[in-house]
Amino acid sequence: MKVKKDKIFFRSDCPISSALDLFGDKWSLLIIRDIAYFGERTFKDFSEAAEGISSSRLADRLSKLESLGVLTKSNHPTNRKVYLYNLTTKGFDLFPIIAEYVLWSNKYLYDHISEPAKEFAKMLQSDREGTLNQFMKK
Amino acid sequence: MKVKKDKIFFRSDCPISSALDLFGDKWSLLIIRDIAYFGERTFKDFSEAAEGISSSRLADRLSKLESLGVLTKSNHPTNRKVYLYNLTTKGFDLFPIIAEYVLWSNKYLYDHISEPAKEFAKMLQSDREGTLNQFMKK
DNA sequence: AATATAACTTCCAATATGAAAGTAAAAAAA
DNA sequence: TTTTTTTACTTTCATATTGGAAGTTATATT
Repeated sequence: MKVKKDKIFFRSDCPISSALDLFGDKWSLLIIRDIAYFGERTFKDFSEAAEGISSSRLADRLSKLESLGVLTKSNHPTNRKVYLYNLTTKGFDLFPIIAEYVLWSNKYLYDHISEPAKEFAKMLQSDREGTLNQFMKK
Repeated sequence: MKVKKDKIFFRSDCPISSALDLFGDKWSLLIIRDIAYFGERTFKDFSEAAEGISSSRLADRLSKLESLGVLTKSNHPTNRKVYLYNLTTKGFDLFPIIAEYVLWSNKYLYDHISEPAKEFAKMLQSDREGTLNQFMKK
C-alpha cells in the first residue's frame, strides 16, 4: 500500500466546490455506482464497466477513494491475488447524489439511457426514500 | 456567437456517466450554483466567485452550458456591454444534485464549510421539498 | 478626449488523462 | 511440476485539458 501525498486543497469553503474537489471527476462516482449497484467489486470488475476506464486511471481513483475513506480494500477470502472493494457509510452516502443524476438524465436524456436505468428512475420517483434505503442499507 | 463543434459523446447509456459527460467537471455546477443562489449573473460576477475560475475557462463553460440549454445569455436592459446569464428549467433541474452535494459535505466536511452553507443544509434537512422549490421556482 | 471597464480571446506552460505495454505474484492448466 | 493464465497493478509516453497572464474590442465613464 503506497503512501499518497496528493494533498487535497479546497478551492473555497463552499460545500459544493469542496465535494467537487474530492469527487468532481469523470470516474469517481462511477466507481461508487458500481459498488452500490452490484455490491463488492474487484479491479477487473471495474475495468469491465461499459465506460472503459484505463487501468492507470482506475488504480489511482481507487487509491484516492480509499484514502478519502469512501471505500475499503480487503482480501478475497479464498483467492489471494484478488482484492475486494466495498463502500463505507461515507461512500454509500454519496448515493443520493447519484440518484439525482439519474433523475435529471431520465428527464433530459431519456432517449439516450438504458431501460434498466429508466426503471430505476421510476422507482426513485415513486418512492425516493425507500429506493435510496434499499441501496444504502447494504 | 461562435459555433462550437464540441461533439458530445457519451461513454455509455448510463444516466450517471452521461450526466457526468455533460457536467462532470470542476466548474459547471458552480456556475449553476451561482445563478441559482444569487439569480441573474454577469461574466464578471462569475469571475469574482471565491473559487477563482480563469476567464478562458469561464468563457468556454458558459458557452458549453448555453449550448446544452441549461442557461441563457441575454442583453442587459441598459448597459450594452454587459450580458446576463440565467438558468433555464433544465438548468434549475440540476439544483437537486447540488443540494445533495451540500448535504454530503455538511455531514463529512462540516468543519470546513461556511456557516451559511450549514444553514442551507439545515433547511434542506428539515424541508427538502420546500427548500428545493424555493430555489427552483424562480 | 482620455481613461476605465466588461466580456471575452489568445497563447503557453503545467497538469491530467488515455492507451499500450510491462511486471510480479498467485492460480489454474497441462 | 512445469507452463500458461490471470489479476492487480505500474510505467511510459503522446495527447488533451486546464490555469494564468496578457491581449483585444466595444462600450461606458470621467
